[in-house]
Amino acid sequence: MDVARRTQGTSAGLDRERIAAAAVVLVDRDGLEHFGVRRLAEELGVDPMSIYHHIKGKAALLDAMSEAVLAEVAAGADDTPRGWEEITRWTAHRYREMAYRHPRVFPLLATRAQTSPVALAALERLVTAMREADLPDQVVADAPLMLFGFLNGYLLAVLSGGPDGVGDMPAIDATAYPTMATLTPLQAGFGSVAEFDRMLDAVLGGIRNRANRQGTR
Amino acid sequence: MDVARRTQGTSAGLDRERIAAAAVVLVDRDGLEHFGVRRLAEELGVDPMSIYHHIKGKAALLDAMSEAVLAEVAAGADDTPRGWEEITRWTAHRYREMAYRHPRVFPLLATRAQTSPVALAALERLVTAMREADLPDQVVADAPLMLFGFLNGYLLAVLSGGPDGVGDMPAIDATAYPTMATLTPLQAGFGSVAEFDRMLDAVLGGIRNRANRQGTR
DNA sequence: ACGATAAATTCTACGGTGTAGGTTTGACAA
DNA sequence: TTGTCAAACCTACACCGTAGAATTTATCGT
Repeated sequence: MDVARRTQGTSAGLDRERIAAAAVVLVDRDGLEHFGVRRLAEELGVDPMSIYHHIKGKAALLDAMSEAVLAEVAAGADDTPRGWEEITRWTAHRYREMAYRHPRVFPLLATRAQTSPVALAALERLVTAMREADLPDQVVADAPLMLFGFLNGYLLAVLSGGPDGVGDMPAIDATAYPTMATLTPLQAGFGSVAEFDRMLDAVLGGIRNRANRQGTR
Repeated sequence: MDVARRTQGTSAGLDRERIAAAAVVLVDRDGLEHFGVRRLAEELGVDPMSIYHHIKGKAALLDAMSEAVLAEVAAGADDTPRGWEEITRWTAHRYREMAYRHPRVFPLLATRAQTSPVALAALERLVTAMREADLPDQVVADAPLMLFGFLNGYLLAVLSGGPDGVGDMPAIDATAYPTMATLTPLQAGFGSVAEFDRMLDAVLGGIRNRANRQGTR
């Protein structure tokens, strides 16, 4: 009758990192809506309340997960490029790949304000590169919100279909929306890298133009 | 002892619309995390399970709320402009105002795929206007995802601070992130219309440029 | 070697949730 | 009058987040 259970007092080797990592695995597998402290505790072979000694509550747990996946973006970054546009492209692509790796965790990133050191460090790298390229200050100041605004919204839309990875573009009624129906062939690569690059180019172009129009600083 | 309660069988005048509207009011007041079928039922003076006769489950309830607030965007649209850029600007601003009116409902819009007739009709208007202006098909096909990608991500970021309306930009550690600290004065109007217009201009500029570069159709 | 202290884990319990399944009521057509 | 049906209610269940206390072990000054 006695199920195998840990004795009190002994360490179970829990810490913020291990817990967050396990939570990410679990959400990747079962989805955010089935995620809960109890399920996570079972996965860790531990009592639910043990988690609360390392993380204050469910909200903090979600923050820890965000931080964990966000850390993947800059992990092992030895090939970081130099120019502001290259850095931005590189960051955007790494960010996208992370989102595709954790499509069910990603909504957390887009929904919750990111103020962790990992997030801020990435932004700092970005804006210093832009500043060194003598982009006007206002353009630089706007860039992070604009870039990650687009990235979050776009990736959210592209990933919010199937349970894993990209969902198909929802089929459209050709008689009710004729113009949109005409365009569907051109949206074939919904969620593809090509599509992503096209839109990223447009956003970067928008930034570049504003910079040129306003002169240098 | 007997609290005032409805007798079974009599109509309570419930329907999808009334329920959704009440739900929006309730979320606007108390926030998404305190929202629940029971609270909603109490607000409506009705048994929780009554709601399920009109709406299949909580997920469908959230969809109904999204639809309700989305409908506000095009409501009473007698001043809709003509050119594609004007239509796009107009739509973006109306969308923004809706988001500020319902900051706690808005995350639903950004998170859940929008396939309701209201959403599709708005997109149809947008793409037909672009097509009539002879923008290249690929550009037109990309525009909705790009525009609403940006709008959703940006508004999500700007609204995810305080419980109502715009939250302040989180303060930054000047010694750890010197460049970002330098720029904070320029981010004073965080969430302002001016800021929104700057970024919207950049996105539209990106689209316009792609169109010019690729010629007409 | 020993007792005090602190830390990590577990146990118990409470109020809340979404919703499946069954029951009651009234309206209306035949 | 009777039969049918939709709308609303009632009951019950499994699950959730977490407050608070109990329990065990490790650590450290003496």
